[in-house]
Amino acid sequence: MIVQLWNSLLPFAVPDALKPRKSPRQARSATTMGAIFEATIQVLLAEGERGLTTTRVAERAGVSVGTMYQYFPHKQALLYAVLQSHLTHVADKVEAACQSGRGQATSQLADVLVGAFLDAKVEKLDAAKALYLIAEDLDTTTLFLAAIDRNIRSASTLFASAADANFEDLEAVAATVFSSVAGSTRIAFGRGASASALLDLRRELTLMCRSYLEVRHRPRR
Amino acid sequence: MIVQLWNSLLPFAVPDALKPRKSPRQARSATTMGAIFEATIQVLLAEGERGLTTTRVAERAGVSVGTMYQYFPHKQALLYAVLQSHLTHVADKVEAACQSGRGQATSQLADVLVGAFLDAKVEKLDAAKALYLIAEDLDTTTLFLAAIDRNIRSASTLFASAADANFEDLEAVAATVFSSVAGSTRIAFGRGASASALLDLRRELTLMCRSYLEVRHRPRR
DNA sequence: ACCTGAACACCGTTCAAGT
DNA sequence: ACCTGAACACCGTTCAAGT
Repeated sequence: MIVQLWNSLLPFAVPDALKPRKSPRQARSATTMGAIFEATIQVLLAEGERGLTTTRVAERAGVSVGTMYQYFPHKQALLYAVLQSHLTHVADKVEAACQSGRGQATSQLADVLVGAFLDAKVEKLDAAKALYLIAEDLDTTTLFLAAIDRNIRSASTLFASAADANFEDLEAVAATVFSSVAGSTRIAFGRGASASALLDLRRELTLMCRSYLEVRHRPRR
Repeated sequence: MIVQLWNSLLPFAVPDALKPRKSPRQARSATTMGAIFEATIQVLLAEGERGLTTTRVAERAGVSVGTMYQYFPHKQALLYAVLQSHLTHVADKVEAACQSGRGQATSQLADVLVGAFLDAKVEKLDAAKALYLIAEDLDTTTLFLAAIDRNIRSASTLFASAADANFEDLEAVAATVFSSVAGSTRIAFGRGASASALLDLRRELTLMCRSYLEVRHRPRR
């Protein structure tokens, strides 16, 4: 049944190389694993990704490095498991919300979806913040954000110049549009960014941004 | 004037620790730096982030490790500079498009913006693909994508059940919505994800998704 | 049977020696 | 003046020895 508990963290296909070395068979093992998970999050928040060494995690969890390597074949597998646990939590909440929201009017669908996703993130905010450090190097993130900010400023100027409308909260509108564009592009690159995928992306993003801008603008008198 | 060339890659504020150690003063230096940039991209594409070692980049660029360290104080600064060069290229194109698109009708704004951004990415596709490897670990990305796919499936089911409409291309609509939601959330976490920022995000994302769903659906007869 | 931690391989970074 | 690459520190990972 503790094996059960572990398996509930594994709803996605896990590459063999990243599988945990053994499932916990004794209650003590499960406790140890919990301690390792918690230690990983705490070390990440305190020291950043670069300070996340196997020795430090083991020390904070109160076990030896060797013991950690009995559960996880390498550091990557540990990070993978911790990240997976969080993503699964969020996906569970989204799934549940989508099920209980069935049959609602189209105008309500966005609320159901966006709400469930963000609620789940906020509910485990510590984990969410720590885990984003796994994927995003801090220096690199700074650079990305600076680039996005610059793009948002470009977009603001463009929106301010619209022939037929003005926007109430220009910065916010530009930020929303550009975050979506840049964010989903990044995901598309995660998928390999084939030429046709990029074309699809462009068509749908354009539609989405256009409809949003039309809702958000005030026609000029 | 070659200093000029280098500075054109630096439109963002660069943390001191990440500054290149010296600007190239001789033509040969600029060539060497170009070779290092190109070598970095090629090694990244061929070996992945984990295979990107200073020795390998130096070897491929035809210089010694020591020489590389004359230009960049550490590996991170090299990655930073290469990434910056690409992001600057994209932001330049977006800025130009936003300027030349001034005064157009609101319905055209999304095309200008999305088009310029994606065109710039495609124009330097090799660099774009290589550089996303800097920020995104491949194993981790797989996990994120699996989670997003699961969320997209949840959303598809929800959308299919809408009381008042049906959707032509359910999967694509769900994918667009969820990529935007997950992508811009990730960016928000990059900014620190304060409580109020998350509230703003939710409000605007909801609006954006709702307007998109309304454009994309066919009312039931 | 399970845990420990010194030992090993490898990578980022330096700096004495070479030209 | 500038380049080289052996040498050093440190981290991930292993495995002989201990309980």
